[in-house]
Amino acid sequence: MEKLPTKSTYNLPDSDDKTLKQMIRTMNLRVTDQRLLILKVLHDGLSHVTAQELYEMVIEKDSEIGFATVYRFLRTLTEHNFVTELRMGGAPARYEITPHRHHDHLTCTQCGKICEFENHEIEDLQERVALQFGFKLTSHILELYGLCTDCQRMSSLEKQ
Amino acid sequence: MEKLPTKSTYNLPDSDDKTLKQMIRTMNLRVTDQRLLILKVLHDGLSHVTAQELYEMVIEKDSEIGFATVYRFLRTLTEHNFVTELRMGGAPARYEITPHRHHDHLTCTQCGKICEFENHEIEDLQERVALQFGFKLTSHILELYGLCTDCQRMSSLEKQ
DNA sequence: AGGTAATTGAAAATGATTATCATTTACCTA
DNA sequence: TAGGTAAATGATAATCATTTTCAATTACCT
Repeated sequence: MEKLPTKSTYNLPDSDDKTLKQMIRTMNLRVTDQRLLILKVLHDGLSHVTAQELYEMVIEKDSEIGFATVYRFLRTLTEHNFVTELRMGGAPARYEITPHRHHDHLTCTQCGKICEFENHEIEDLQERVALQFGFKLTSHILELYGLCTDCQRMSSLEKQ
Repeated sequence: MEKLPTKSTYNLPDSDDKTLKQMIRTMNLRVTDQRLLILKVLHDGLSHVTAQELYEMVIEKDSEIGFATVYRFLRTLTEHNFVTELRMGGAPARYEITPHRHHDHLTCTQCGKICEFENHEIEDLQERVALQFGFKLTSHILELYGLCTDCQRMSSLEKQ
């Protein structure tokens, strides 16, 4: 299954230089060309990229940047919750700018298409389950897997 | 955070030799001492083990078994759904014998304690979400993270 | 402008998992 | 029930994502 970065349908924070610099400063980090570029590419390019893919996108704009810098910064961004890390099975992590509204993912196991959704009822039920065990919920992972419309059609054709 | 294997509260399939041999045959595999031992340890030992931990448990009974065999067999078991693989972040995969009843996990991010739960309302809502996107749901990952009662108490003490 | 601690990039290290391959073994058949 | 054969094993090497190291460079505070 080939997984591809997809476009996020959720609103993202602004990506003008001033905002990006602010983001970096908020994390108590120095503003560097590398960090600005990585953020810019993350914002303007497709979402759900792997560190490798992001590195390759960045390289096209400035071939001097090392991948250690990309990995390092992605980790820092994730720790500060500016970026959210998606993990599916043993595959390399995928990243998206943390959108203003929380959402989860529905992935096609055949073609890798990723749909985003939000469902408050599910969120509420999760809180309730945690409470039953005396837990204070801090985060969750909800990933749905299935076959998208197209791939269902294709797999039913194959069988004929 | 130190994650430890925990005891499963859900009913498992029987672990007598005849049943285990049957499981192996069902997968079109040959019955070997190694496979029987791995299954036995998986059944009778603690659940939610990593491949490494399982390997170490197996080694104690038969120091001849190589870890490639353990990894390989775990993968096959997972593919045939006799075993379920849990992934939390980038940590090594953890495995449990697939219990008769489906359940999800609630993990304490401080001490690593794992609680199991099942919630049909959440499952139903997941189906509905998938349907909205035209997907046919095949599986899902739902992992809740938070602080357990004890760790909440501890972290509130620390602050004083 | 200069000092200093943070940042960078190249390369090596790590850690989990998978592949390779020669040797051994399960199990079908005569 | 022995013997042939494909499957399984285990030691080792390979892979792949990610992290660390460290010397050289740079941001930013005086």
